[in-house]
Amino acid sequence: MLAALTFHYQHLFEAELLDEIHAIGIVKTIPQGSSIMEIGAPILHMPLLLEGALKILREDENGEELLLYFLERGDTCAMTLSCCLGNSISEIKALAETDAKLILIPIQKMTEWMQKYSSWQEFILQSYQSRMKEMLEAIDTIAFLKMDERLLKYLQDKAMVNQEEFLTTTHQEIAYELHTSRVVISRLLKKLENEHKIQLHRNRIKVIAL
DNA sequence: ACATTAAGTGATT
DNA sequence: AATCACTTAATGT
Repeated sequence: MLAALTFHYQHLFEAELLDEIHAIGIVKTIPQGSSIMEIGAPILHMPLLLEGALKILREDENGEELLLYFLERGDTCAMTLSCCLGNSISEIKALAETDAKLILIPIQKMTEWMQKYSSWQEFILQSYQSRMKEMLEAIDTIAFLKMDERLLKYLQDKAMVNQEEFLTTTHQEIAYELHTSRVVISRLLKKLENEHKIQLHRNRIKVIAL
């Protein structure tokens, strides 16, 4: 595990900090599809993503989802960052998009390391900035893009984080994540297929327009 | 062969 | 873009 940690983070953190992370962090392997964080759950740890991808979702009172963005290797969660500045309850839901490997760091260490290591402070601030940017992008997508454009972007993002042109999913699942109905997704997918941007199969979509 | 689940489609709002 | 109602296709038992 130290190898993976060093490999992905050595250019960011000084050696002593890596040692501390190694000593304190808990490595966790998450199978695809399982939940990492639920809305309302207290945040006790800060995750550093070593391998795989997570998807971050918002949920309404009826349990209906809306995908915000994907996280990849080297990313951390903005929610955890903001929780240190006050409330410690999660406002979002995180699921493993692929099998993933995380290092969990107790949140007390976050503030401690902020003062101790400049590389940590830098990392936190930069993470915050890039999450904020991603959040704005998500808002733009939802507010300004039509459903067909949103769908294509979704397929491309999903293909990217999975590093796989074949997506194994159903129209119903996509509809759920984009917060629309299955019929709409089926129609738009059909349209994209006619435009030769994708190929449709049962439980499987090939993304051509990467 | 039958049941179940995924996907396609016309019509209506 | 959503919903209904229905059809067709694929897959599991």
